[in-house]
Amino acid sequence: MKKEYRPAEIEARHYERWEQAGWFAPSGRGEPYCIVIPPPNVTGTLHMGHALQDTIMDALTRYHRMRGRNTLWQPGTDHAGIATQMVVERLLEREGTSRKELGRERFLERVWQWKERSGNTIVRQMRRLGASVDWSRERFTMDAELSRAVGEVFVRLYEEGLIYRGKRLVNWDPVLRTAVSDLEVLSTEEKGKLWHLRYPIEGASGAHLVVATTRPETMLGDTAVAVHPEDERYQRWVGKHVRLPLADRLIPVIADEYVDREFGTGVVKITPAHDFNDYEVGQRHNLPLIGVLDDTARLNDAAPARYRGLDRFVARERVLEDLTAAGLLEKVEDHVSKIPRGDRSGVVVEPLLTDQWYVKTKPLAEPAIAAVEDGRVRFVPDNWKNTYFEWMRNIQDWCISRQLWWGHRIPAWYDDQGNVYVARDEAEARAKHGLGAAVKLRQDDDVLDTWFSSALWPFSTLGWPDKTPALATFYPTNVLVTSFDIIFFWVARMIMLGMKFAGDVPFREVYIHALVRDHEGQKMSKSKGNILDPLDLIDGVDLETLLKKRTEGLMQTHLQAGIERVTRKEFPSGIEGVGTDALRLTFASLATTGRDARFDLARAEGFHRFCNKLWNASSYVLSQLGGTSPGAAELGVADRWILSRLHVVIREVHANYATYRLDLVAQVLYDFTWHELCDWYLELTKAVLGDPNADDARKRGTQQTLVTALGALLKMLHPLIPFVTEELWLELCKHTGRDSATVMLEPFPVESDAAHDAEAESEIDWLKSFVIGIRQIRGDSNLPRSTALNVQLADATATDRERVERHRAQLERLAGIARIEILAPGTVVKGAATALLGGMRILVPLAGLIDVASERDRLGKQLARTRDDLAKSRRKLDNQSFVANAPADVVEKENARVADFEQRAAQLEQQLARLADLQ
RNA sequence: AGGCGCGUAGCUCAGUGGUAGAGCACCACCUUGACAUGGUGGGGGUCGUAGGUUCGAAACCUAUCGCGCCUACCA
Repeated sequence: MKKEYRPAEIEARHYERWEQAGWFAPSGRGEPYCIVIPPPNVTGTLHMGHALQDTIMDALTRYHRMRGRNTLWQPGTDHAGIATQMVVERLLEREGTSRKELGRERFLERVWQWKERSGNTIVRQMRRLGASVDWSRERFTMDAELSRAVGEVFVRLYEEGLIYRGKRLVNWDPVLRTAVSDLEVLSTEEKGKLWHLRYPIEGASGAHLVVATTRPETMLGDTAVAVHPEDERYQRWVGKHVRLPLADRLIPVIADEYVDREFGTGVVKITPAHDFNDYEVGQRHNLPLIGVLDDTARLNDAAPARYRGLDRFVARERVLEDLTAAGLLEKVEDHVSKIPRGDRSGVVVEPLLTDQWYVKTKPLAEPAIAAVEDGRVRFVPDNWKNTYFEWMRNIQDWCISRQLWWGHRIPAWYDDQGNVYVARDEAEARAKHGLGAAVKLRQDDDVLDTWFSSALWPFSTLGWPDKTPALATFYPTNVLVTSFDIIFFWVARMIMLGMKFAGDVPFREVYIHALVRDHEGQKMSKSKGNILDPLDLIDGVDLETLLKKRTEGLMQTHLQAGIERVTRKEFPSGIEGVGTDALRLTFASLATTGRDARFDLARAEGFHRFCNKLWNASSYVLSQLGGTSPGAAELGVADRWILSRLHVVIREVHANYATYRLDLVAQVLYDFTWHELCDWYLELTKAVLGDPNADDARKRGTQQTLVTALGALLKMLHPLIPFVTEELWLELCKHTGRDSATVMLEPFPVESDAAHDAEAESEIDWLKSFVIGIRQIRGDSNLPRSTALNVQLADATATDRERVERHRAQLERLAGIARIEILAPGTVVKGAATALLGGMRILVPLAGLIDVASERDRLGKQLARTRDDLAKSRRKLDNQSFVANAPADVVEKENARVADFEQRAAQLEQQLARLADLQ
């Protein structure tokens, strides 16, 4: 194997082989395990959120696959109606043409073309991440089969009365010119004005009512003014009329509880056609609706001629000018209000009265709520179910029609009389309703909300409505891995429609992971200029390219300089690539229970070093496997120790997977690899394997253990860092003659693979303490490693002596000891640096090596600390209620600590005294 | 207006009733044959604050401050 760890070389090598071999497909054996991918937009490129999510799903998939389950990670992409249509429209704009110019059919051809050409970016990028999805089952929401499922669900819901068409106020995006659902409207607090307008009261010359409004232009559509029924200020006007300025219409003064007496003037203008609340009021009072805006939010013909054709904001200015001129603008106040904006276009959304299709959600929500209540679907972390309940228990009907071209066209046809026929296709519509060829039918122009098809994803991808083997095997799926921002958009709707149509919940668990933010906790966004591309973290990127990426195509060009400055400061020489494996390990360590995950490049660099460490450790193991002849093997204490530690690690890894704590999986394996295997075990093997006089059986025992431990470790690490582990595994197999084509199909270690061995653990703990004691003396006294020390042991027990004999070579090697001498009982050593190990004192005679003053200082600090601890423990034990109430084992432990501290303190005092003697 | 989350070392984060931890950064020493992408030792935290429960609280409860998010119709 290569001497240096080079992730780029390794990572290029394995993915294609895995995919070609068909190893990502379900094995067909074992208990099924299935994850469906949250389908990324075909328009998309991989961002940090995908990378985190894909890492989690891939780790789970690989883990369960290695545990022998029949594992499917179902991939695919989403047609993303609005997003995709916008991308292609922008493209056409650059070509000097437009959607309207091309016409529906040719436009759709262009979208498909674009999808075929550019829609593969994200799936290519997923391969770079190592995602072990079954590509042979890749689906797209607009595939014929999935579209069939969409039609089927629509028709069945319609036939049950759960889909209906109606004219109501909807959220209308005047730039995209489509209806959007409540969820697609984001309300943001924005500074604005509150205008106080005078409406003259009819028949009471000079008197007027003053209404307060944030949207003066809508006054042209007012059909009433309202006051609170118990508001004494205005009671006498109720039932009278005011003359609506500019429009010059008489409108009634009505009384309605909706009005808040405290706000503004306590008089509200009512515009039923342009406000959700006013619409309700209008319904209650039988008010007419006067819509004054068209679908681009320009004033229409219902408005006075002077305003027709004006954009709503231009009209606002003119209305205000005209009111001012007429002396009807009483005052203007600053006011902060919530402005609804479309999540795609960013423009202010208008309530507009239009015909739309709706799903009646209450009947679907009830069983979906029950499924989470009784645990058929479990949220992880559990508290997310509260968010889910909150929304589901107040759910509103879902507007599913969109005035777009890209998407699933609504399967409804109209005849010339405006009768509507819903069916799977036109032929069925004719057949069902006995419509002859003479009857002309026209299909509804609208398409469905993208989330409608996404809601079917867990069963449509598996073949529904057909009863396919895949559906029978993998539905319900095991876990949905997603982020909390789409619990309403997607998770809730999948549960509703999955239960309705596939006969069961779509997944047993919903694992909600955090949102990836930058290291300051800021959301990553283009305009903040803090975007990181996962592939740049893998491959590295120079500063110029990074700057270009962050500033190119920026909408707000004034931000450019700031973004450049910050980027230069944070990455003065670009980003050094860390490789896929290190990036994955970083994401795994971000899979905590929190909702924010701050991405810190320093952590990724740390994990890159970890991969390097693993590489070099493996290189050492491989280099040690020769030089013995076949024969029986005998395990030494160190061998038994590392196997015992391995046993604990295996148990913890499984436990942490069970609770989706991939951060802890990563941590446990990191610590074991670095701080047990590398820091101690590999070092301990050197004394055996490097000793020409060592017994061959012992050497074989150590070699065997090296292979066992490294093998198990590579398997356990594989779900997190698939590339480097595969590389190392194949090398290991080459050296050991093992016949294995890949680590990804090896059985995941189970607890019984390694044996717990308390005796070995205690003995190696002793050895470590011995070595660390000497190292501390060496470190605190600044003794170079080249100075070998003579060590004397006082008060050694029989066990201590036995252990010293057994590990003499190890101790000398690890602590840099020249000679170990065991002192006869009662021997007094005058000046020596001291370390304590149980009752034994490890003495390093000073003999000019060590400065007496600094040694006294060192021991003094230790003594002070020990006395502190001792005092604390004694106080505890002096407390009668502690002794009476604490569990026996805790009290017992405390007693042992006191004894230990007392002994230490006495030893330290004695040593200090002897140091004093020396001077 | 409700609901939720977070606050632990300089930074990024684990730790959920029993001796405060990791990575990175910092200081000192060390090129020892897996690894200087390394090794060894060290410094650094009254766990946001105040009460309470408990023999014992970073953890549980209450209040409070700070930051963030999500729902909701105040014109």
